[in-house]
Amino acid sequence: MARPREFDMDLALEAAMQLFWTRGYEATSIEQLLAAMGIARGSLYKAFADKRAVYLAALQRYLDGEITAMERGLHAPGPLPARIEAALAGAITPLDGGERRGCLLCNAAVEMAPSDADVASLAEGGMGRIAAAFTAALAAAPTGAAKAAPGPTDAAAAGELLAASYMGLRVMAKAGVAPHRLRAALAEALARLG
Amino acid sequence: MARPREFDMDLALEAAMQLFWTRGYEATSIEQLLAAMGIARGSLYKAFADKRAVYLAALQRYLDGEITAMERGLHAPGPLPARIEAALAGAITPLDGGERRGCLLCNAAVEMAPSDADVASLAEGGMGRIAAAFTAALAAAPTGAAKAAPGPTDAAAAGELLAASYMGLRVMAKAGVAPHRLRAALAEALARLG
DNA sequence: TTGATTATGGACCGATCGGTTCCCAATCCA
DNA sequence: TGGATTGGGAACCGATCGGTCCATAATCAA
Repeated sequence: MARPREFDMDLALEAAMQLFWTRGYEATSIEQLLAAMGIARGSLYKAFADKRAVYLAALQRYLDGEITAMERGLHAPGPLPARIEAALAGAITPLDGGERRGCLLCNAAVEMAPSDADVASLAEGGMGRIAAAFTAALAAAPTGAAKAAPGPTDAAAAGELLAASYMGLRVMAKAGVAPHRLRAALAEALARLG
Repeated sequence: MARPREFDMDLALEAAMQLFWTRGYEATSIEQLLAAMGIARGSLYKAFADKRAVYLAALQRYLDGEITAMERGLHAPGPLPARIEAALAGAITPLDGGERRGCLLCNAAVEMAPSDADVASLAEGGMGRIAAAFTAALAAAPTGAAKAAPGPTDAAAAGELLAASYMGLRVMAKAGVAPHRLRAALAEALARLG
């Protein structure tokens, strides 16, 4: 270790993540990446092998941040329906701010997963974490209404379905589906819980 | 009209659609497009304004084909649960063939909608059609179990939720989520219908 | 203070990008 | 048959792509 890095890697990676999040992988150029990260070409290629490596690191950061936060919300104390509602609402409330970049995890799955095994692995893992978080919340619920239901409803399957609903809401939101329709779908998902 | 077009526009557009479907917009080059469509540069730019116009036409073709087929399946005679199951299964059975290109509508929503108003408009319309098809099928069901349900479950909201589940399944499938988990989510969605 | 090591920033690279131009071939109408 | 019109194909365009190189600056250990 001789000369220390001048820029804040954490800040730079955060900026890169935000940019990939809004613009996607292919549509983001190195030039834009450098401007957003506030560093020069040489520095970037000293720190990362290539553009793809920056993307991978950004995606990992997303999982560490956003997904972890979602897990925490789902595992927090309080009534189960409220926690599930809050988690699903996370898919559509960003719209209130006018942003429409969706969810970096979904974006990565759609744009990159089929052609990049590493991205696919991260995406699959992220989706698994979301489903598992829903499942754990459902299974830990004291008043398990699902257990009293007629069908062979198990928490794992319900967790997967909630995860799918979450992803679907995010994609629909990105397509520009009217917020009141998204809210209706969210309410319906909650109504079908018990 | 002087010299007639030599290539079959329908066939060429089909090829373009398949290519955009598998590779996305940005990752598809004009060169690849020409090779797939079997035409030369000049011919393409005589028939379309630019790459984006080809994409728009391909997306429109997808809506005319795939979405229409889905609507037909949903409106066909037969027991309602079976029709819903078949529609949702359309999101995950393509995996059996090893393909992982997802759904062009979802892909367009994720990759293009935020930055292209025309794509957003088409995508929003396509999602609306899917939700409406689910809603219509539910509303037309003779034995409306939903009407007997305790909650304020209305067909429109249920249709939106099914549409979201469908999109979510497609995205999860593209991310590489294990088929048995997707099937569990599908079964759960059906179990929650009645 | 010196030498080894690493970060920085910009000049530079070939490749490829989407798109244009132009000439010739083919067809229609008169 | 001949002029007008359109499609076909390839050469060509500037711009931009992701990535490399290199001279310089900054820091470390000795």
